[in-house]
Amino acid sequence: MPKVTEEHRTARREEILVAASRCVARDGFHKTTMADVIRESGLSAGAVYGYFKGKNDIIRAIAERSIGAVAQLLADLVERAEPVHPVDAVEVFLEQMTALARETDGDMLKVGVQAWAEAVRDPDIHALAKEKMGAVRSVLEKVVRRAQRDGTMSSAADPAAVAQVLFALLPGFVLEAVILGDVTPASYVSGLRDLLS
Amino acid sequence: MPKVTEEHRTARREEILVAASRCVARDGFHKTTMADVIRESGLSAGAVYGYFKGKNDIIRAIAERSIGAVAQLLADLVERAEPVHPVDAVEVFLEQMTALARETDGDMLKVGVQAWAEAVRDPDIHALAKEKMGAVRSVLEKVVRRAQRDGTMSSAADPAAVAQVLFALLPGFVLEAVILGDVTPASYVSGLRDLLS
Amino acid sequence: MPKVTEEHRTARREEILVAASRCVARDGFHKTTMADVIRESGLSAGAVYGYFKGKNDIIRAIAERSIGAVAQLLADLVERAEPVHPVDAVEVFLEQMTALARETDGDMLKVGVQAWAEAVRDPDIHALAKEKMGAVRSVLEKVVRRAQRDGTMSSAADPAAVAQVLFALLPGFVLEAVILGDVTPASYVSGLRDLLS
Amino acid sequence: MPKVTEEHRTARREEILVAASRCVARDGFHKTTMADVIRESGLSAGAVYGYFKGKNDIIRAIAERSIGAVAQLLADLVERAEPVHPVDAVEVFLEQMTALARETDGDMLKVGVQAWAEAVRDPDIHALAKEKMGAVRSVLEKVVRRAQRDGTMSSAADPAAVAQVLFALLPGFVLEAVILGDVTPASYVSGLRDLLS
DNA sequence: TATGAATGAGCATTCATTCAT
DNA sequence: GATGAATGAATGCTCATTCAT
Repeated sequence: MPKVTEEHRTARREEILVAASRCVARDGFHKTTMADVIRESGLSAGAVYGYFKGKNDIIRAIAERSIGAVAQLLADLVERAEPVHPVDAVEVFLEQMTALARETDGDMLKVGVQAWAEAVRDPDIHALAKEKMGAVRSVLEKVVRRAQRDGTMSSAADPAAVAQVLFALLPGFVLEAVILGDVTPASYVSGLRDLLS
Repeated sequence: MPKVTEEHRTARREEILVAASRCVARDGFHKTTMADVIRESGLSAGAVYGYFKGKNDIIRAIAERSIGAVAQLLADLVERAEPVHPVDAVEVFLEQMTALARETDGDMLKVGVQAWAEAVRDPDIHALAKEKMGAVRSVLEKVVRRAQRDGTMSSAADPAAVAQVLFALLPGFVLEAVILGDVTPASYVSGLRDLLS
Repeated sequence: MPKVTEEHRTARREEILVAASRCVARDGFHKTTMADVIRESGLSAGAVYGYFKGKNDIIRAIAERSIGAVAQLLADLVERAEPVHPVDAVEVFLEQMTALARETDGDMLKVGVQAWAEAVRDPDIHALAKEKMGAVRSVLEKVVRRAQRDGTMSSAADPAAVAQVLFALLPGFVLEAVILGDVTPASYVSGLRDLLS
Repeated sequence: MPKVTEEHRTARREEILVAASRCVARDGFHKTTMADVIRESGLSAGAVYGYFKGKNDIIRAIAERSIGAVAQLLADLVERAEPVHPVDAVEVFLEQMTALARETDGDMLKVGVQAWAEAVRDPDIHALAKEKMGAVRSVLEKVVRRAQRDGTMSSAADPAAVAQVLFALLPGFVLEAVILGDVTPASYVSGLRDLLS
């Protein structure tokens, strides 16, 4: 098979990452073997290694996808609308994230938790996570500042500190969803509103 | 063997777990090898296997310690005092957890994140985590109900939903502390208070 | 396909062998991969396999070229002139071999050593090497006999035994040149003459 | 099995090297697989890796043994006696080397040729070979100087150049023995004497 | 005809666990 | 009991070769 388009190549990489993500959601990064990824992707060993330098490369790419997806989601969110209140931002975000999770049978959230664990021990992934999470948090900080200008939040509040809490609500939700399994954006946001009232 | 031996046995198990936890904080559960644990504990392979059935047994025990520590902390907390408001409960809790983390050079938090990841893929650890986290959350729910009785919280609030949010603040803090590294109980609680005001 | 194609085919084979020889000089036969040969030759995998049945075929061809070059050299040598003494034959030969080596950046000698190693373990190459080296040695034996007839060597000498020694001087020189790097035909032949005097 | 003596460890390493040398004599360094070495040594994979860091470590050790053995042989030789003439030194040396080869079913010579090939492509082994061969050659140079003092060799000869030739006789003999198979120290030395007379 | 992506058997190496001493 | 050398299945990865386009 001669000359394959760049698009085809990207599509194949994506296929492999999706297959590998299924494995990671099920078994975690280090209990997923390359044989698992190969089987799940339906390709041969050599083919997979033609698209990725090795297992670490795949782990890196999945962690990036997983952590980056959330950042992308929030960035889009902020572009689109002008939420009245930071809590609304959290709400819309949770709904989007939940929708994204449903598309992947909940795998995305599970992979996310694995990515956090990897970020704790792998310096490169730690740097990546720090950057992406920092970006999300600074977006939330901007939302807070805007709300203060709008008068929907007290101007006495420290935007950075509030953003720390707002940000924490996101991984907190994910963990609760994945481990306890009984949280929904609706219940969660309603609890948040109750708490704030 | 007399009872001294039993105490000795427990102490040795603890030593091994502490050594293994250092490894896990550094490398994660599955990149930590038994050779690492053996080296770090200063014992022989045979000795370690005399105290634990195998690597899984050690992983189980560390995950349990890590997740259980938090539950224990909150249980103690509730026994001792009658916080005026759920946010105070969160505050006291974060301080205690931070103190505990400091004692272990921050390892406890890192191991905690690894334990979450393990809870996602190992049914036994998942069950354990579900139980412990559920217990913590139901304690928070009781705190909410108490606050409602005290009149410090609106009785219109759904205690279960509020507890979901309060609980989420804990792992959210841990993750932010471990990855972003710039949160303290003080900044975090002040942000929370700002948000609620 | 017309005859031009046949010449073209031979030229292409030659190109591939030259490229592969560079690889072999650098990495040896078995650390040279087909990917190396393909890259170095600038052709595609399919093209290379159009000219050679496989890697073994290329190894065979290179070993043959390498061992055969020496044989060819000596054959030419004997045709041309009537050396006064076997030592002169050795001298002229070393000079020619050195010149040939220079043309290929010293690769030819390095490939030669690899070919010896291959002749030790591969029966086909062993047979080839035995034949070629045997031919060279028998040429040297003829040179000795001629010298005896000329009176420049004692007729008491055993031509076969003397040829063994004369022949040994050739690979001995190559090895010294490749490993120790400080021998020249001039120094070597002068040493030989000193020894004989 | 606790505590094993250093001698036992050395003996095991030696066993593995002997087994691996048999493989290398048969298949060369890079066609010898670790599975071959493991099978031939009768140990398990883990055991072999307990004595050597990896395949490269084994290759290194075998190459060193093989090249060093010759150096050792000559060093012993020079200590013992005062040969009348450099040719006698070569003779005694060849006999010793042949005896050593016989002890290993001819493997030692074959491994030697493989080691030369490795010295051409591996910088570490090249350095090792250069050192050992240089040592042997300088011993031969001393023998020449001694012969000049004794009057058995012309003082006009350049000892370094003569040593180059004397040294070359050794690998030359080995290659002829291994490839052509019809040389003996006796025939070879008789040819040398004929040539010199 | 030429291409180069795909194949998959084979390789070096690791590591949880055992058990003879 | 304590030791640590030995085990061997499992793992990540390579590479000679093929064949659809």
